[in-house]
Amino acid sequence: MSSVAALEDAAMELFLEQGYQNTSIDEIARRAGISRATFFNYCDTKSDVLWVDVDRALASLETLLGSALSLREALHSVASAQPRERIPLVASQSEAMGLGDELAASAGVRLDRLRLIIAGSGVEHQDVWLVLGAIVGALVSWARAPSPREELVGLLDEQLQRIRGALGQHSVATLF
Amino acid sequence: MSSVAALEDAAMELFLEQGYQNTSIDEIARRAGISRATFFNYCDTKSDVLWVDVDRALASLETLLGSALSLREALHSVASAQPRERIPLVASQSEAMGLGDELAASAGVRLDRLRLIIAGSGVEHQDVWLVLGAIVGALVSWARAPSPREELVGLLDEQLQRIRGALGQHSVATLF
DNA sequence: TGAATTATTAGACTGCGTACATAAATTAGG
DNA sequence: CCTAATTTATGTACGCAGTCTAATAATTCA
Repeated sequence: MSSVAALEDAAMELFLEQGYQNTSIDEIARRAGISRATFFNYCDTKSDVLWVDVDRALASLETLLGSALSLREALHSVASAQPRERIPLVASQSEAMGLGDELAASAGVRLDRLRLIIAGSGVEHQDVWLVLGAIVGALVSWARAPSPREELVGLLDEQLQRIRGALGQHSVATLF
Repeated sequence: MSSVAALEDAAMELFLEQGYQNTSIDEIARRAGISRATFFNYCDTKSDVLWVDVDRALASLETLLGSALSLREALHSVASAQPRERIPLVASQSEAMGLGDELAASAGVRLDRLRLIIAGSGVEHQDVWLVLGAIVGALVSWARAPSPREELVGLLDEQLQRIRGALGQHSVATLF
């Protein structure tokens, strides 16, 4: 098992047992069998351990868009790679971890990263926040849905179709 | 001058002079003529000092919605109260302060607060992120526009009109 | 004026995140 | 197989954010 996965498991266990605030990086590292210093070789901050999967997906998106794919194609590719049955625990167990404002704060970093991705993909300036809202809305409703979930790709398309009429032609060209 | 305004001024000066990361709460408090301990009587966190005006507006929104106004009325009221010529410095000077991820993180907290407001105002579940995107898009484009700005209310109405067709009837009822 | 309430302050403490130096482990080449 | 180079893991010290508690000043009010 890769060390970052071991960190995720150890952290999630502790967060669910004791809460996020009451769990120190020391404890996470100890349970994962590494030192505190090594923790920071895998995660820059304590909250990063919640978002490993999401950050990986965002990195994929950036890579795909860097190789001249359209936003639609890149989204489709990354969305298809997400398993329907196992979603990031931050999406399903966030209340149980007692995250408080750390959830919204660390989510904000990922939201901004996605915003930059959208803005750099050909979506028009005045459409970026709308597209962001549609995509995140789809992601959230997908993550919150009970298993068995439908395919994420379908939900994404559905949400984006709803705002198609509100978008400029360049935006439509990259998204449809 | 209220002490929180003095804190804002002192903090903004220092952030612009030295950057956000290189400015300690001690320095902010000292320049504002208070002690570090007192700083925390006015702001819970260092980044809160960036968002005093925004948090005040959000609190107004919550108050107005608590007194049975529709979301449209509450938004209109709060938006009309924002001066066109003076916007929160976090919106216009964020790059110069070297905020880094702290901007997205602290913005995420406010975004989530606004999301909760929208969700509690009668907007349908599946429309919340879309409405949030439209509203934030309007706010951002308003804040980024050069002076003299048009009225925020107009921009808000304009952005919301664009997604009207995508919303359910309950959402439309609270927003139009 | 004196009491009660509130605002301010000092100081100690936990823990995050950084910096830097050191040591172990892995890989590569001869 | 051994050594050198590189990567990965670790120890330690530090600055600073945010919390807590207790004590002091300032303000309000009877």
